[in-house]
Amino acid sequence: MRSASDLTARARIRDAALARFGTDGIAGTSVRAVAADAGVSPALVVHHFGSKEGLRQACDDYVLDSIRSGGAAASEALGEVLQAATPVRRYLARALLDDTPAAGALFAEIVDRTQAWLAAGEDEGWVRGCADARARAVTYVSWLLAPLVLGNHVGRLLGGDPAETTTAVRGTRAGLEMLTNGLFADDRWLAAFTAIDERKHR
Amino acid sequence: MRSASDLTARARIRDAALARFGTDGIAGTSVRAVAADAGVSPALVVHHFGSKEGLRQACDDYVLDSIRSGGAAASEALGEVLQAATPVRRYLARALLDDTPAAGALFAEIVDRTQAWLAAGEDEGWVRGCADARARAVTYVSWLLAPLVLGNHVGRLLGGDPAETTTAVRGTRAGLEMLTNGLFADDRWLAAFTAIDERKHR
DNA sequence: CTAAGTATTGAACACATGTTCAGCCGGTGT
DNA sequence: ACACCGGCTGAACATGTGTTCAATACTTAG
Repeated sequence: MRSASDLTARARIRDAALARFGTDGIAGTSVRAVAADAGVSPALVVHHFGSKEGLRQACDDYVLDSIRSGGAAASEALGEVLQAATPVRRYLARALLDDTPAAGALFAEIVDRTQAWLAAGEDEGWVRGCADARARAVTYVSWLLAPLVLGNHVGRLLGGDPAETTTAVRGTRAGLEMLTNGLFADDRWLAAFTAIDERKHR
Repeated sequence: MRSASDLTARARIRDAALARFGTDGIAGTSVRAVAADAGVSPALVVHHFGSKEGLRQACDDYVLDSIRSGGAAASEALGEVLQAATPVRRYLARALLDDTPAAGALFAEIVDRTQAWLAAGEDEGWVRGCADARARAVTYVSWLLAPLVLGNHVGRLLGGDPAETTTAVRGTRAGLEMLTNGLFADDRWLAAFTAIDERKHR
C-alpha cells in the first residue's frame, strides 16, 4: 500500500482531484480544494496540468487507462470496473453523468466489448437469444453501472457503508438471480409492452 | 400545452432552474443563468426562494410532488417516473447523484413501494420467489433508474436523440425480455458467485 | 382616489473562483 | 565555483458568484 506522502506531487494532485471530483462533482470542486488536499499550492496544479480542464482530462485518461489495462482480455467485461478502487468508481459515475467525450467513448467501448461477450455466450449456448442484441448490450451495461452510479442510496438501504463488499454482494446476488431465473414468472408485462408498442406503430 | 410566458414568474424560475440544474448540475448553474432563462432579474429569484439552496429545495419538492401525485396507487410503481417530463427526469438523476436528503428519501420511498408491489406479485404468482426481497427491490429500482441516469450515453448508442420515445423503447423492450426470460441460459454465473461468496464467508 | 402591500428591478457588496507572474529553492551538469 | 532548470510558492488580478438593499412599477383593498 502506497502512502500519500511518497508519491510525486503530480500524482498526489491527480489522486486528490479524482476523489474530490467524484465526491463533489467537477463544477463543485475548486482548484484550491484539490491543492489543499494534495498539500500543495493552487499554482502548482495549474503548473502541472495547465488548467482545471486539463486536470479533468488527466483524470479521464487515468481512469480510462486503469480500466483498459485492468483486464482487456478478461471474460466479464465490466467486472474489473466494479472492483476498481472506490474513488475511481465515483469519478467514473460523475464523468458519465457530466457527459464528457471521454466518458462517452468509454461507455461505448464497454458496450462493444459486452456485446461481443454476449454474442460469444450465445454461440456457446449459455446466453439466451434475443431480438435486439445492441439494445440488450446497452441495457445490460446500464444495469451493471447502475449500482455504481447510485451507490450511495443503494448502500444506505442495504445497510453498511456503500464502499463495503458485503452490501454490494446482496445487490449483485439479487441481480444475478434475476438474470438467471428471470424476475417475472409469465410474460404479461412483455406482452403488454409489445401490444402498446405495436398499437403506437400502426 | 402551456406556454412559458403565461406562467407566474415564480413558476417560470422553478422550471428554468429544473432544466438548468438537470443539464449543468446544481453547482454548475448560476443564479444569473436561471434568471436569464426565466426572463427575470437575479434579485427576483432570491426574493422568491430565499437563496440558491432554497431554489434547489423547491425543485426537490416539485419533482417529489409530481411523482407522488402522479400515480400513488398505480400498479407499476416507477412507470410514472420514467414517463414524467424530461427536465424532471434529468433533474432527478442529478439529485440522486448529488445525494441530497430529499433524493435519498425519494429513492427509499420508491424502493418501498416497489418491494410491496413485487411481494404482491409474488403472492399472485406472476413474480418469482427470491432469497433477499429487499436486495431485489433495491436492485430492480436501480435498474429502472439506470437508463434515466445514463440517458445521454444510452440514447447516443441506440440512435436518435435521448429524449425520444423510440430509442427508449428499444432499451425497455430488451430489459423486459431479460426480466421475463432471463439472460443466462444456465446458472453458471450464479453458481460461481455463490461459490466465491461462500468461500469468503467460511 | 388613496393606501398598502406585493412583484420586480439596478446597482452594489463581499467573497470565491481560475489563472498569471515574478521569484525562490534545491539539485545537476560543467 | 558557477549557471541552469524544473518543481514550487505567495501575492496579485480579473471575473463570476450568491446575496443585499433601496427604490420603482403594479395590483388590490378601503
